[in-house]
Amino acid sequence: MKLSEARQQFINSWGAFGTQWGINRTMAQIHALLLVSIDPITQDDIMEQLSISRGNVNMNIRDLIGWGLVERVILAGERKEYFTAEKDIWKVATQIIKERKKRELDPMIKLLSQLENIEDKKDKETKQFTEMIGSIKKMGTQADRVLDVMIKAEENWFTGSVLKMFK
Amino acid sequence: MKLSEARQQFINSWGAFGTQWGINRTMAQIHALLLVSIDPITQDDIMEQLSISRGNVNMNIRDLIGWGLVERVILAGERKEYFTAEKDIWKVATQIIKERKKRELDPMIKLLSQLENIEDKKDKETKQFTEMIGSIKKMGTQADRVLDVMIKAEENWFTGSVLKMFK
DNA sequence: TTAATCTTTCAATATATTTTGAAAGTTCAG
DNA sequence: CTGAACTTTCAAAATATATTGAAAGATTAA
Repeated sequence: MKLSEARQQFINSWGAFGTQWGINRTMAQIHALLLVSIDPITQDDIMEQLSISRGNVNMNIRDLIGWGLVERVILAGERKEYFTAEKDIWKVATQIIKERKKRELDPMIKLLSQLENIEDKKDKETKQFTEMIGSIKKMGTQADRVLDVMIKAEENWFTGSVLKMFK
Repeated sequence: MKLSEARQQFINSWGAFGTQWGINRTMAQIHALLLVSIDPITQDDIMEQLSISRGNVNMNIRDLIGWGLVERVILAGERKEYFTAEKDIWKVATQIIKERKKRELDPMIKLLSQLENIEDKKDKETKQFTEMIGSIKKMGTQADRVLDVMIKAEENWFTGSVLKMFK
């Protein structure tokens, strides 16, 4: 396989993979392109390489910056803005976990807490409902804690010694 | 808050939550409804409670069965099929992890392995590309292993003692 | 075997999401 | 200032995804 071919396949597949996880295909493709671009690139580079419009690049780049995965870079003596992605894949994963936790897990736990406050707790059906909500909430808070620790542990996450502890 | 209100809010929110994770809103809602329905229910019950068509219920139920989260139940002396969801939330989580791993992580690792086979490995750009692919693949395989262990460990996943080992 | 009951399928339709591109906004060199 | 270079916005268009419902298929009681 040739490099150009492999690059293209990586970008396409990363996009397809992203959609399965609720991530906009183009956003994932831009991220992939930036991951395999050693030097910073411009909006025009991205437009050209992915055959997408200026507006599309602009919006998705903004989102990626919001996710903390991409940075604006100003090159001395250049008028245009350049962009570059965090290349340390462990930091990338940590950042994604951190953001999804904040945007999705935390609000879900908050909601579940509200749903536990139901009138007439002695009622059998109410009790069963509250138990289900409680167990989902417990799972959520436990996951929340584990993820917090993972975020702090950074690159040491998945090393052998940690892995053994699960067994 | 009243039980009926809380139930409805749970179902709606679970649907919204699902879409963020690449899961069809209706499928997530049906799952939520089944989670809070102690006894098995029929297609007609689901149609009525969620105000959706027969075909929609049928397809999404089939998917949920494919995910191993819902089961068909035949009640003695009844013509209709009933459905029920796994209620142990830890088993639910395990099952979802298992399926997503199989459907998404495993194929991604396979793809990355293919992308590592590039001609002219001495070329500087090729080397940088291969390094990036390699590090993503490594992250994937490590995650794969951890998830395998988690799946086996079942309910003991997140207990305090395991958590400490991360620190 | 029949026909009533229940389930599945899938083309058409509806809905939701993404993308475009031109206009408006911003920045800055001269 | 001015206007060229660049960035951002957002309504309209395109695309992708989900839903409907009627017809076909399957099952079973009588």
